[in-house]
Amino acid sequence: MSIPIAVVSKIPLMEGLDEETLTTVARLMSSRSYLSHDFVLRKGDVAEHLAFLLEGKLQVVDSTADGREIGLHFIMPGAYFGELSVIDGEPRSASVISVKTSEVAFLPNAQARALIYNRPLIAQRLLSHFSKVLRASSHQRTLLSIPNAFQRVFAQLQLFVRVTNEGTVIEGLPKQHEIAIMVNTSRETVSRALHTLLKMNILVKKGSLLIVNHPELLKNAGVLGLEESTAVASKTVQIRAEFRNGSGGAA
Amino acid sequence: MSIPIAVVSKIPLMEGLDEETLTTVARLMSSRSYLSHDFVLRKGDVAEHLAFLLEGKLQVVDSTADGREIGLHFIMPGAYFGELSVIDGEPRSASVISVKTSEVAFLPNAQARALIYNRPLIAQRLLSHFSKVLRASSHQRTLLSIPNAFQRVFAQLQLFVRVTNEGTVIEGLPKQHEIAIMVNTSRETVSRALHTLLKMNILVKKGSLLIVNHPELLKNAGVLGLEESTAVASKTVQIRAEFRNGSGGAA
DNA sequence: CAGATATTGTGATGGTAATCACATATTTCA
DNA sequence: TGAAATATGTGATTACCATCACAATATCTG
Repeated sequence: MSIPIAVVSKIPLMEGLDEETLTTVARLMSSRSYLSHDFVLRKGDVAEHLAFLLEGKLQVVDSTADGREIGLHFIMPGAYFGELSVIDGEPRSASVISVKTSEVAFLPNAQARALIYNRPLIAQRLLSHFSKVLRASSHQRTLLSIPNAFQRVFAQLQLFVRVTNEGTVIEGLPKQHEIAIMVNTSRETVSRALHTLLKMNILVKKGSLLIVNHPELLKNAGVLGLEESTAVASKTVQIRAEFRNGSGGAA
Repeated sequence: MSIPIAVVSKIPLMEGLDEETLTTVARLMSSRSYLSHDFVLRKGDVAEHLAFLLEGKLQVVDSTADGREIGLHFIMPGAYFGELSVIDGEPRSASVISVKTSEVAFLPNAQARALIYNRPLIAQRLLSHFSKVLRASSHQRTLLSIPNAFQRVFAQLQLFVRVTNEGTVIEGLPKQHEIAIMVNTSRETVSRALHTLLKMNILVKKGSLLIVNHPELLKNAGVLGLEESTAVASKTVQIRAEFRNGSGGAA
């Protein structure tokens, strides 16, 4: 039991709570660390806690009767999860797996409910949270309707893209298997799709970082496929070639 | 503007509100009717209202860049929708289409927000609502991961089953196209899948009603496919035959 | 009730991607 | 560091089902 107040006060959901409440909450929370592949929550279990990811990365997964895995979404540090059961008292709706070494904090149900129902601020944050999750979920559903498997992979990659001072990049790209189960395809297909992008120079590896050379091409590839966007691609590749040569290239 | 108080007071979300509030709300609401295929909301529009389905049936849909339709879920009378935009102020995340003649009531954003943020009861109901929606959404995601198209149709049909005094039935079965876009398949495949069930006597038509003769078989068909469940099927069909003959049938 | 419109039924065919079966990297950790 | 365990790359084969193209019913509407 009990985790440092400093840690609790850095959890976004708790932001702005008074010292006293933070102290109480910190005292009631416990934390645990998980290795890659460990289960953090199991679908069907009766819920006892609201959970917070302090460090690492998790994937919410479900699995079919025949043992196939399904990826629902990723959980990044600072986020909370397991809130459905806290609200409706039903068993966990999905499992949560650690995909890298992670640290997770737990707040007992009763205390979590007290926070939600007695603090309008927290309730409001939860409502906003649900709105975001539902929008994301509906976007993901749309993504899954793309009939072409490569395009689904491209569209999913799109969601990992961040614009940093290093440029447009993907950092911490999930494992191929983790991507595969998000977009209803096989690990092999993810492999082949990534290679297509690398061969076309739309993506370039730089250590563990993926540089997105052509953000628009990646975006279009997800929506239009490469057949159509290849026309644009070859044009852009040509432009890049010209750029490399100084300007107003040959031909 | 203005709809009857009697109507407002029958909306589940409003249940238990005091007369005065109900009167105010009723005065501020307006209603409209829609024919089959009409758009009730359009994805991307800026939201002005929270909406309530008074009568009829709606389908929440999205559409891909290439114009393909995607079915997200159905809305039945008494339910509300368009709540995401009310909460986060973002444009509508999906479109809503009327799939039969429907009557929809609208409450302006400001008033809807007031209800949500000033009445803990309403906020709480919204949280429960979101929990349900998210569980359903995750279930639907799992359904979509079934590789076999027939099985996806079976699993979707499962969701339409209701146990009434007429027995286990499906009433108001959606159009094949509406089912198809829910489960990422073609209308033709839905047609063929339904016929398989009819030919196997798992489903039987009775006017506009579908009688589910073998609820377990339907359930298993969604999860296991028919290859596996056929064994069970033939056994059960035999049992039924015996039953018809009185008992302890021939052979 | 007739004509129009919407919905459903059904065969044929071709492309896509799952699956299998390994080879090759890459990472982990003893 | 070196062996074991994970992760990724890649060809070949095959089944599934989207698509096309109509036919046949239902359902609406004047």
